[in-house]
Amino acid sequence: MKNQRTPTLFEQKIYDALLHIPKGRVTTYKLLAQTLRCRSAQAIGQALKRNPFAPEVPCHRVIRSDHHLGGFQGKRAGASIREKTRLLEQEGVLFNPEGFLIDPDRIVQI
DNA sequence: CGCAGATGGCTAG
DNA sequence: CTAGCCATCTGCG
Repeated sequence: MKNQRTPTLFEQKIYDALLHIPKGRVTTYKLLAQTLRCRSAQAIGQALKRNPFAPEVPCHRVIRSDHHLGGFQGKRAGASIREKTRLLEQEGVLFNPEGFLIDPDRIVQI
């Protein structure tokens, strides 16, 4: 593990935004992208997948704009997603058995 | 409802 | 410098 490279400006913004998310609140990739002044949510997901700051950065508070969970720990399905939902439930954000957000009001923009 | 294309930045060679 | 990648998004059939 010698990939301790220098975090890019975008990554720092992403992590900073996540830390700005209050407890019990979630954000979407696209929304986060707009906050970062970026038009690609893909870049956001990539940075989170790399997440050199995990688990210092609550990347589990980021979901898709379709109210879907999205992915976690580099996977779009599996036990990782279950854990992600579990963490959000503990914060007050409930999801459907299929992985869909029940309370869209929990989504806030940074 | 399902698929393909677009889109912007990151990593690796 | 070039090419491929991404936990996405949007549009079209």
